[in-house]
Amino acid sequence: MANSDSPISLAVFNRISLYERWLCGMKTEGYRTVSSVALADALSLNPSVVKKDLACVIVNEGKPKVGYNIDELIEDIENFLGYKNTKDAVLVGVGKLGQALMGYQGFEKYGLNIIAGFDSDETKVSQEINGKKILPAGKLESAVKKLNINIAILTTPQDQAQAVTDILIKAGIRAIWNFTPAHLKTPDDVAVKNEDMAVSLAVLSQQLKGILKKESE
Amino acid sequence: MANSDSPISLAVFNRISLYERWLCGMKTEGYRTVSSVALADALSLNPSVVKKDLACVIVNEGKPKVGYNIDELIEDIENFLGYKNTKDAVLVGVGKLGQALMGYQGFEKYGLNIIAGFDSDETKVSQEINGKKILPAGKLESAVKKLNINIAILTTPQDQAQAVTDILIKAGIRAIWNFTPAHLKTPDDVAVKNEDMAVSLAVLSQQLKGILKKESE
DNA sequence: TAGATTGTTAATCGATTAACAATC
DNA sequence: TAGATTGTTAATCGATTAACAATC
Repeated sequence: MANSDSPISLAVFNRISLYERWLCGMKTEGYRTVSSVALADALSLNPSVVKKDLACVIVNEGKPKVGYNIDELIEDIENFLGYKNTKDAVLVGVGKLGQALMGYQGFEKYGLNIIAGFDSDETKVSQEINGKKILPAGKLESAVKKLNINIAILTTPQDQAQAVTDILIKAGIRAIWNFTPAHLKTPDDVAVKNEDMAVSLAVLSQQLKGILKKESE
Repeated sequence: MANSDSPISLAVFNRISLYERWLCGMKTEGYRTVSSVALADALSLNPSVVKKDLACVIVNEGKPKVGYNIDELIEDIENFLGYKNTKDAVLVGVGKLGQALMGYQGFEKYGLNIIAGFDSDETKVSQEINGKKILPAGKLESAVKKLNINIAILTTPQDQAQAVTDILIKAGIRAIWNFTPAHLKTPDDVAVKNEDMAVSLAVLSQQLKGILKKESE
């Protein structure tokens, strides 16, 4: 029985994302069902953890002897991960990274719709990237308010990150995807996800040196 | 006493990265020492966990009543995280994201030196970004071998990711920083760090909805 | 039917937290 | 000296793993 209400840990969440990927791969290879053992083997996990994780997300239960229906499982997981309900977002700071993210088609699959980019550089304003307009930074606050945007992607230089964050919070933003190295000060009810290149890089080089325990990912 | 040898968990590692950031901030504000309680308060952690984490990295011990010397602590942490020893890397796939990463000055601070980009698009070849050459994809294997490169940054389209990975492995690469959505098949002795936009995005939107447990980060 | 696999409960393991002696 | 803070040991908590009855 899926207890879909209680909050889950990040570890569970990350594993569920892994399952989705692998299941999509299996689907394209023509498989129709999968067992917890097969899933666990493929991703070097314990079958028990797989069964417990799946119990958090499934509406369509698995069948003893048969396993889980791959189509239904992908459906349930993607619903759970929120790929289905589209979310509007603004992007602030249209440098190289900002441009790359605005041009990334893949976000639509995951339900993210960047409605516009904002930049303080006048020469960039009114250009378009991937069919999305670049607007002057001065219009950020009113646009977020008027369109009731919940999510902001932050790709400004580090020294402007906090100032922009303060504007976003005043405008009522609920979640910030932070690609700058700045440590943002935000109220508790604003979610922040730090996309920290430096930390990721450090993780990689420590794995290389064997200082970090082997994790399943 | 720092037992600097035994492998640490990813959770510890991430927290230590957080400390480094916050300590650098405190340093610029003119502080000289810090206590585990102050550090814990600022990052919403338990003082015990801070003390234990720091025990993994410190050479210069803290002083009772005084706390830790900020300069020494930053020094020890950065050594531990590997910011000091420079690592050469190649970048494969010079699209928008690849260009953004090649142009990102910040990597040098963390000891990553991208020596060149590689791309199969002839029109891009021999251009320069941030003083770094773009070379033809055909030269990737020999360059990695000849220069004895350990780290590769993968920013190709998804459908080329595995093919490039196979070449990199053949060339003797030790670590891959994967920015594509592909799930790479690699031998056990090759470290892979997935920089997964889709997962990060999903984490953010679930935090927004309160499905995810609050974590300290 | 017999055996594989599910969902779930109980046992184990590791990480977090609390407590405390040592000490500046 | 007295009190704050360290480093470390013991207690608690949560997550992972193992075991097993239910069942297709």
